[in-house]
Amino acid sequence: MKIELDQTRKDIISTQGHLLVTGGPGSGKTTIALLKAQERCRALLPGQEILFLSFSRAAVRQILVRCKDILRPAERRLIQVKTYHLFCLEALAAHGRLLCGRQARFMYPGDERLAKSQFDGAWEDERLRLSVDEGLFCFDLVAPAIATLFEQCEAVRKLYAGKYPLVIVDEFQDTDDDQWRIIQKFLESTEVFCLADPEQRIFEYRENVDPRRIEALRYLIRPAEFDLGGDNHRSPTAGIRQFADAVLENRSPLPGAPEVTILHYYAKSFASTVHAAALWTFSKLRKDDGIERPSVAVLCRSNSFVAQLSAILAEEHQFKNQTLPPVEHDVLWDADLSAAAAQVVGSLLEWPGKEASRAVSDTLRLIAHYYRIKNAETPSNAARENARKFDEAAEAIEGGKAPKIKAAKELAALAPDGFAFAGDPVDDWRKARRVLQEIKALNELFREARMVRMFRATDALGSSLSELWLSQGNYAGASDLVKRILDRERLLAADRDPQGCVLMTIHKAKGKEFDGVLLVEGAFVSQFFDTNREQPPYQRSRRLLRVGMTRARSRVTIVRPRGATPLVGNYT
DNA sequence: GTGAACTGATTTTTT
DNA sequence: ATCAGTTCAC
Repeated sequence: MKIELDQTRKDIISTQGHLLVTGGPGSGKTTIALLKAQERCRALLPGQEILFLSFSRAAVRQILVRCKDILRPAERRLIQVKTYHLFCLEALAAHGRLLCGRQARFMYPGDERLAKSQFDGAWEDERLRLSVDEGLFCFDLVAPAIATLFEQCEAVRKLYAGKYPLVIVDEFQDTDDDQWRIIQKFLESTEVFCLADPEQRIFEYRENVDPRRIEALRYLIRPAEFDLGGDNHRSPTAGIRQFADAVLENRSPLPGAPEVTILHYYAKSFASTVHAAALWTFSKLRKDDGIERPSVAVLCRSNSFVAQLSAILAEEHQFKNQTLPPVEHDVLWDADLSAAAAQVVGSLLEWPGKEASRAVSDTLRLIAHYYRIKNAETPSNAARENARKFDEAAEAIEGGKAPKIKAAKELAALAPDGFAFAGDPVDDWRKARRVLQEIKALNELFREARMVRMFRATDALGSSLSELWLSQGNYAGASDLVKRILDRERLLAADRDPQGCVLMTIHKAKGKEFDGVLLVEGAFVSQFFDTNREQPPYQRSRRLLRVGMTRARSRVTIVRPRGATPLVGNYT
């Protein structure tokens, strides 16, 4: 691909030494970084490569797609595009012995949650002990370990600097403290190219992400600095970008942009309005923008609201005398709790074929496990007490005694009759799940378990359950199966190309792009402006909204409650 | 251990 | 508006 370069870009490519390139969404930061890499490729010695670090697997995938457009295969082979996490994981696997005297091993987040839920004591201290004493590193201790290695071992640092004469750092404004420690060491010994958009800082609420990171870089090394500014290669009309920037800067009046539509709903018609807006966005993209199979992201601020939106799109609605059919969609969703609740459903599927008291106690143990996971995520007395009570109930059943708690008694009362499953995994799943609905104390698990459909694992789950049934005539092993499938599906979902309709938080959408974006605001939850924690003009919220809107290549639809805080205005 | 009444939140992540 | 956690009387 031949690209015409302006003077700024020519200067970026010819400038030696550390670089800081800033620019908004779609300004071509990735492109110029790859062109720089291409130029630098020519001077590489045998064995040397260029390292391109980004945050998420989704972002890495986008960069690799761009590589294909811009670089020749021989050049692509010389550029390593990785997440920070993978880079650090590999480095620690290679050099962990230097830190802890043995081959490093890793504990992934799912396993860590499990270990934490079972550990009685200060988990923070325990995981440190595990890394030092046993060479077992929890996921977010990997980057700090590499930072320490780079800081304390000059030889290793030099080896890496020699291997990678150019390191490209994506989304520099959101680097956390550990990543910054690593970058600082690279700055000492190799050439570093930082890409940043200060107005895309959306992670500074995290205590290890410093809002002044870019300042720190300027202060530390005075990099040659270039601003790609408002050039927009993504949206030819640039209307979306202008609208988003007006919201960012709270500039009224908002510029009229044909690509941006705002709808307001009455509380009563929330579901049908969202549903209609999604269908309408698709149809506009097809008809007006000529995109045959458009991708649309439905975005909001909170995970719980994502769950609500998914439930809405999965149902039929009436809108202005029309029947809206369900919208097929995918959901990016961290649902450890849902997975734990789904395991309980799986254990109910296992009842036929198990001895009755064993069946009940296994289910009670998994309910206790659900509450331990819950307590590990957000500690509360209620969750801790529930875990204890359900464990006690399981013990009682195992000892042939009556459990104390009502929920366990109700569950045990179902055992003599058991369930008559027929081998249709979807029906049988519903039937087992209904037990959680009918026992009042387990309603919470029912609601969580209902979310598994959102993984789109129903297909994977359904077919695996079917296999179980066909080979054994029952669902023995279902609860373990549920866990395995849900874990796997979650990882796959993050890697999949966005197709059709995808629901996620705005934070998760960062670094991704879609043909259309539907931004949804709730009346009481998931509000656009955080009026509790922020002062007008709600600058952080505005940055987040801009990130959300600029994920769209062609069209943005915004759905807000009537009477919501205006997108721009004087709030005093 | 249960249920009614009360209180407070209602956001955000990487593999 | 709604839900979840805590507190307290039974």
